[in-house]
Amino acid sequence: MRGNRSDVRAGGPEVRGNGADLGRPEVREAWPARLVAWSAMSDAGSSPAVTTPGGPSFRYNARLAGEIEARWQNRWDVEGTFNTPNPTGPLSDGFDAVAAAKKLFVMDMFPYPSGAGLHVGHPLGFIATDVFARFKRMTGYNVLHTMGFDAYGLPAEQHAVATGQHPRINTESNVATYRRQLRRLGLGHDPRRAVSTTDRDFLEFTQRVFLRIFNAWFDSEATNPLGGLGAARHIDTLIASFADGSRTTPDGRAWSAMTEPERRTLVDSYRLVYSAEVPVNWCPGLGTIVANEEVTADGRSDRGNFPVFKRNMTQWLMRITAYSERLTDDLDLVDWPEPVRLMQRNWIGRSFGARVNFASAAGDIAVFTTRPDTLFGATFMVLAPEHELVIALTTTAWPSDTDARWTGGHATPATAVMAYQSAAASKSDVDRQVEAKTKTGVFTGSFATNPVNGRPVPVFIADYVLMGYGTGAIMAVPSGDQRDFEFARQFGLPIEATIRPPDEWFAEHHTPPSLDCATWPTAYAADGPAMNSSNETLSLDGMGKADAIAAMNSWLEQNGCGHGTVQTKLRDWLFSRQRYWGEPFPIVHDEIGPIGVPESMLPVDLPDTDQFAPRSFDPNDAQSEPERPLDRLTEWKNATLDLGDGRGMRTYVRETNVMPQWAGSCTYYLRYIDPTLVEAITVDENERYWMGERGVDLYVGGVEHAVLHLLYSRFWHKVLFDLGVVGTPEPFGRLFNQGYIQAYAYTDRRGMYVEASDVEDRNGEFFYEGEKVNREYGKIGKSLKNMVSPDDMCEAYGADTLRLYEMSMGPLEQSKPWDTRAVSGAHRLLQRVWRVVVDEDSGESRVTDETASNDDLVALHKTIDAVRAAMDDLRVNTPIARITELTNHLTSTYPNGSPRTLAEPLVLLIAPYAPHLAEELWSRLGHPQSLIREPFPVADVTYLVADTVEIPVQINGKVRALLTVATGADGASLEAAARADAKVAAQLDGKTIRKVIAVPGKLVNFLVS
RNA sequence: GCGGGUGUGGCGAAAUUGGCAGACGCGCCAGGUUUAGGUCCUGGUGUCGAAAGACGUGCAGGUUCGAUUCCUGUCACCCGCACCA
Repeated sequence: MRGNRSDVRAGGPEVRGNGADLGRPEVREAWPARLVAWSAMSDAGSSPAVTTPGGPSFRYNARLAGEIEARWQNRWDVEGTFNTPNPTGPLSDGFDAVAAAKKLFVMDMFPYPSGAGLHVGHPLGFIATDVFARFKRMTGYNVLHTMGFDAYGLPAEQHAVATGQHPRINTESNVATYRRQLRRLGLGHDPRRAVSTTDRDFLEFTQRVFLRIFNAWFDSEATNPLGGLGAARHIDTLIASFADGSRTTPDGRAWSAMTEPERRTLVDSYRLVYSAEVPVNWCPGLGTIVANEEVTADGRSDRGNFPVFKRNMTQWLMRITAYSERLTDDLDLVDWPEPVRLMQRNWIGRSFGARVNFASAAGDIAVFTTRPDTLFGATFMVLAPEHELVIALTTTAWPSDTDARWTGGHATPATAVMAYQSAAASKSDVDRQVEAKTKTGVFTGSFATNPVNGRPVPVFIADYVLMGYGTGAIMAVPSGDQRDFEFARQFGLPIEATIRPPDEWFAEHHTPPSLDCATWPTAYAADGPAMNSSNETLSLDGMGKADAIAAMNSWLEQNGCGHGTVQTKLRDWLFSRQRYWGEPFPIVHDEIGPIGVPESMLPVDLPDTDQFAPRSFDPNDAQSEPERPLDRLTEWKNATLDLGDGRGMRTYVRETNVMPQWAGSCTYYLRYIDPTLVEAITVDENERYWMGERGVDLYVGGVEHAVLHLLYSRFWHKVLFDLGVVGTPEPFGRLFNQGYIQAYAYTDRRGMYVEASDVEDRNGEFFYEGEKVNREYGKIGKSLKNMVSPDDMCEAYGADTLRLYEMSMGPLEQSKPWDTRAVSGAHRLLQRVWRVVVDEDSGESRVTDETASNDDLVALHKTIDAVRAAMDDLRVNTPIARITELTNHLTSTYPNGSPRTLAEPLVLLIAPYAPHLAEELWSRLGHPQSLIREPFPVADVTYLVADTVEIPVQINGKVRALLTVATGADGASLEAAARADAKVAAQLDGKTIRKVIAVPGKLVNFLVS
């Protein structure tokens, strides 16, 4: 059933095709309303507990945990416990109290709120950041930690298409579910900052950042704030430089001599956001084009797994390539996992080489090569089938004596080229990959001139040359490049050596050394002395690779036919999507071209409609054309506006592409800082405070975003940095990739998944309804029927148990299997901690005023020391083992109640992991206020160094005895003590001692024979 | 093919600079509490062996008095990129 329009956007602003909708609405949603809603949603209440309520009345079980957790979550909300003050602005209440503290900005990669809700794998990182944040709060930091929602995107739209319900409704209900589930975990987030990218204020923020980028250009001469060359500048600085003549126009005419359309077109071509006809990935199955990053290795769409076709289309792009150097270099500034930095470096793919021009009848053909030193060996050229010069190079008839292999069986080059081009265009990347083993191509009929030796070289087109990299054309050096080698062999082209391979190379290939490449098994791509590489003014002969490249580059430059250059794999970011559920571009078009909407007229709302479905096509229909849903809304699309540029009310056509889902996540950390801000991106005082010197202090998320979100985000941040909006060169100072939690899944004889929770384990064999089933290991989710939701775990054990279990599973960065059975171990620990403080029968406190023994204090302070040491490195698992040991020590030493001086630190130690339980115990210990900012225990070093130490005594490296000695004992006294030991003496009796190694504090080792 | 990572009990895993391998938990075994099951509590649990002891951190070497840790080679699995000139 489909609701009427007012149902669809209940309470939302009216949207009409006139100027009014661009203005600021009168009333904005106030955040406290959200808070009220949160409190109302608190907990489902009575839930079946797995840990049965049969025991003593005050035993810590699921029921009691549920009560405690609901009570403290409500209290935290009511008291605004996690409200973090900003230095200034509406959220600055209480800042004075923390002004002297250090700041800490902790973030999780915010989730996409999917319809399935959370499973137990999702919150692993969220819990870890919460544990870390809580620990840091207790050590005196002013901690900013919250959680937003990345809520635009394809799945919501696809769900909407499937159900006919507007994506906003679906999205809002998913967000509500996520909020409820996250709240139930006791995450200490500032609820006032818990934004969604689909919020109207957030949309305005995203569009404002977009406009700043749109209204900027990259001045490669400008000095950026780090002192390097190249920076984004406001587009007006470009116009000014044209106007005053300090920058010449491409055709040399004076700015004043150009017409308005010419000026606009010229300026637009410089913007960091521009439209151009480019090869794109067209995905008919999704009905949209997708970014390179969204195409899988086998040439399919990341989402939906549909074939993707290369097409030339006019699209919006962001000039991320302008930043490729800084995006590479500045990876040195951040504390990130090395694999992620490496992946980014490889993705950007900078390589050093030369650009070389080959003259042809159709003009110069530019190529990029990393091996200009092999230019003398270039015996043919290959262009990508889509290369712009192909048509001009294609002759009407084959030159006489054209090799039959070069024609593809066609009568003329024109038909051969056309046939090859259309075949290439209809091939998806999948096909291209499958056929990659054999080289294909056709001759254009033209020759170009090798600039170093003046020899004519035939020009081919072939799909092994990619339009998207370099210039889309290569010089082929078959002796030095395996792909060119294979092509040359296949087409009977000459192969000439310009590098002398070492004899070992021939030996490895079982080939006699020879400089006749006809005998070579493969190309030789490594270093070696150059040969056959000289002309009248240049000789590389005898040089090594590095010298030869340098010599060639300067020769090319002197002779005006090339120069050394840097090439990247990274391409400009394809920024437009032909969909509905995304941020509209704040752009309108007049008869000349695009115009950015003034910031004062933001946001440009997504128009309400029930016609939101994009048109998708037969997934294999490469010839289909994308249709933009917004294009159909002619009333919205044709808008009469006064843009405030002095031209008054005019009719414009709105841009009908929407932004990709990555847009909302690019700068959301700035939104966390100032969630109420509407006129600006940031307020300096707040941004400088929270971002500090190095940006976000800790950013935790999965490694799947290593090159997508994290690269885009760095790019936007750098533009804002150049423009002075933010004060750090990098957004995320420290990145941590948490592992995934996976789970077992079970299939029956037919290979169908069966409900994992109903499978019985009988000594390593698995049975479902009496039948043996097969165990697999994979992602948690509905499709493998192994879904475990955090709600289930909260009901069975309580949130504190779930938190503790997830943190104890192993190192945070490691992937590990979920094991519901093992959760009870965490629950038992919490029960023991509870019993340290509370009598299970009476519910009364059982702590005593007894004095703790020296042994107790040693145990306590060692635990404190270990917990503190591990926490900064996010080694969240080992502190739990230490806390368990301490708890076991207390329960066995004091079965009837522990001394308060031990119980209180224990409660504080476990507080970051099990905050509800800890709050409850803390209050039962007589403290009226929350322990959230209670100082974390500090280890007293006097208890860390014991008076005596137990050391092993080895004989020939085997431990034979243990010795208790004074801590400071030197080597000689260690040896003496060891010899005095009866067991050792017996072992040594009758043997010759050749050597004694005595390491103070470590061991004694007797070497005997 | 190129680049990166990981291999330790039945399972998840510990082990500051090389110095008692297996902390802590799950599971399992035994006992206690309980009307019973479950819960909860106590003890045991790397392998072989009755024991003494021997063996043991993917495999093969090396350095060292001593190696999970350092070096060389190798195997397996996982991840990223992939006709990038």
